[in-house]
Formats: sequence, C-alpha cells, structure tokens
Amino acid sequence: MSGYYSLLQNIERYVAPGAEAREAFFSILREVVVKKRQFIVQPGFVCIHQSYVVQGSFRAFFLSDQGVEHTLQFAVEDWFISDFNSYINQTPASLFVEALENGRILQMAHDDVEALCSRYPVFERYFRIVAQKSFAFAQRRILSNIGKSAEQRYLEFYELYPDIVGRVPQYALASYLGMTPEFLSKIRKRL
Amino acid sequence: MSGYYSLLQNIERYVAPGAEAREAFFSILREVVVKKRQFIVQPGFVCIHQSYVVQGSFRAFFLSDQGVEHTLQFAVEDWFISDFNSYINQTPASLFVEALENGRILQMAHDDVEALCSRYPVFERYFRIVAQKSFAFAQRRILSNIGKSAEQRYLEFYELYPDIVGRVPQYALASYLGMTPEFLSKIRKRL
DNA sequence: CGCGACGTTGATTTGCCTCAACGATTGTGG
DNA sequence: CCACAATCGTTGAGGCAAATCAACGTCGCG
Repeated sequence: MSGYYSLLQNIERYVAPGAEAREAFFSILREVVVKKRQFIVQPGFVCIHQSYVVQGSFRAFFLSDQGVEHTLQFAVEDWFISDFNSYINQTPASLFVEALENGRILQMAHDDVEALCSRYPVFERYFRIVAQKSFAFAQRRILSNIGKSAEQRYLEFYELYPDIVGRVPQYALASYLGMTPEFLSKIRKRL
Repeated sequence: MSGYYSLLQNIERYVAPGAEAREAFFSILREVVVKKRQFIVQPGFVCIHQSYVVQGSFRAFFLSDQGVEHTLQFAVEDWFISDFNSYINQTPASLFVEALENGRILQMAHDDVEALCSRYPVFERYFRIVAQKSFAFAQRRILSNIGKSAEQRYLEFYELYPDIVGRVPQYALASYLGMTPEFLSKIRKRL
C-alpha cells in the first residue's frame, strides 16, 4: 500500500491527476515481491512492464558475446527501471534486469499505460516529463563517458550517488563506470 | 514552407493531429536561416528553443575547462537539436550548438510548446514518444561507449550514419566518438 | 600569395586492461 | 556450529590501446 503512495508523490511533483485518473492508474499497478539475484527482465523476451522501485536496488545490464557485463542503469527507491528500448518498442529485450537486494516493485504493463495515457492526458504529460528528464540524464552521462578519466568518473558518481556506491557490488559499479573491477579497486585505494 | 511539411510528416509518423491542432502548432514555429559556424545556443544563456532541422547539419558540444570539445550530438535534416538539459529545465545552457553548414531550422519556444501540449494532448503524446525514443537512443550510445573499443565505435557509427561521416569535420566526429582526431585518422588509415 | 584551419604521420608516454595469485566474506550442507 | 566452497575484492607484473607532442602536407579563403 505504501508503495502506491510514494509513486503518487512522485507523480504529484510534476502533475496533478484528479481522483478518477488516480484510481485508474492504481488499477493498472501490480505490486511484486522480488528476491535478491532474481531477474525481472531477460534477453529475448519482450519487456512488457515498466517497474517502479518501492524498496530494494536493481541494475540493468548487457551481457556481451564475450561474456562481459555492462551495467546500463541502477535503480533504488523511487526510480523506474526496465529495458526501455524493449519496453518502448515492444521488441525483444537485450538486457537483464536483476535485483541486487530483496525488494518490492510496482509493475505496469505497456498496453495499460498507453491506454491510460490516451484516456487521461495528465499521465501522457507525466510520462513525457519523466522521459525528458531521463534523456537529459543520459546525455550528462554520455558527456562524462567521452570526456573524463576513470578516476574522474568514479569521483563524479560518488559525489552524485554516495548511497548507491555503498549499496551495490563493486564489480557492478565498475561495469557501470566503464572500467574493470581491478582498476576500480586501485582507484579506491589511492583515495 | 517545405520545412513545415517535413516536420508535419515526422509528426504523422506517430500521431494524427486534427486541422485545428496542426494550425496551432504551425503558429508557434519560426523558420530561421543560419550560416555556417553560427551558434544557435551558447553556454550561460537559457536555451528557450528546441530546433527542428529543415536543412543543414549541426552539432551540440561541451567545452571543458581545459579547452577540449566533446560533441554530444549531431543533427541533420529531420532531427531535433538543442541543449535539452537547458531546454527542459529552463536553466542556463552548458553547451554550444553550432551550424556546420549553412542551413534552415524551425524553432519552437519552450513555453509555447508547453501551452500547446496542454491544449492539444496529441502533441503531449508526440513529444513523449520523441523523448522516449531519444532516451532509448542515448542508452544504446552509452552501451557502446562503455563496452567497445575506439575502432568498434567508429565502425558502428559508420554503419549507422554513413552520410554524417562524410559531412562533418573529422575532429568533430572524433570528439563525438570519444577519441582524439589523431587516433581517428589512424583508424581510418588501416581500413 | 600566404595565412589559418584541418588532416596525417611518427615517436614516445601513459592510463587502463589482462592475467594470475592471494585474502576476506558469505552462505550452505553435513 | 563448523568446514568448505563459492563469490567478491585486492594486489602486483606485464602488455597494449589510445593519448600526447611535434612536425609536416594540403586545402580553402581573405
């Protein structure tokens, strides 16, 4: 129940849905309990859901042909996570989304969200704003990828998300920052 | 006039605005002619407009403290360009957006777009879809940044946008791909 | 023509990776 | 509750990809 409330708070930071719209939105949500190491998205399957994190931490990662993992995104409380490329285009996923801790999420199915948006433009607006913010965020990350050294990238991440650094495995953080776990370890030593 | 038509075609790939909505949209557009090397966005100033490219090529880049340029985005015909972070949040820009050729753009002001979206949800939907696609695109780029070698990144870009490779200065492409112009030159030699 | 911007090429250096071995911690079954 | 394996982080030696620095060629343009 509390999960619905925190998602509603998130929504109300940007838009103000009426009682009817709010109820309609709640009705498409499904609360799911996930265990550590559980995958909520897997390559090959179309990613039907977008998930709002009520509790716990997650990561989305790509597994290359050579077996190397590349973490695309972390998500903790009050974030969304999914294979967005798969979700948006309703094509087979290429990412894993894995629970890093036991947790709870609110899932909403693609078609339900689309129907909801058509019926209540206030949600069209909400998801537009979320997508735009996500895009701006991704662009900032691209800048730090192409412009900065491994050490600078780590420091920047530490500055922005000190909580996440302590909460996820170091190899996952290394693969997010685009370096090997060994090298991240060496960076942390000289600090 | 032809610029309006090609933008309309872009819109109609995703949504179908009525005659009234279409007219309202056209009324907030302003066609602007730009000369090569002209800046349409500069750091420090709030980026009021989003620009649709009718003709020409552009790039958005960040200039670091040490004077190094990092290209965040290219845009040719039928693309949007802006400092989206500045545009979305209406905060001062940190990027330059520069014309690489003489060209023409359609500019739309942030507040006009917001008003339009409130009045005609069909545009809310359109810009949501555009933002979602942009985000998915940015995520793919992040993956190739953290996972691939310089040569692989060049080949991937060449595969996806052969036209752009021949159309923009090589130092700009190098700074987009996250390598030095010298190294890009060496990569191209051995191919 | 001559200057400045752009691309090329080579010599050298370095940031980061690879590989391998070794602690520390966690969790699991006996 | 302990023993053992598995997982994760650390450390070091050596190697490679890409950066840096510098010189030179070329083209477009005032």
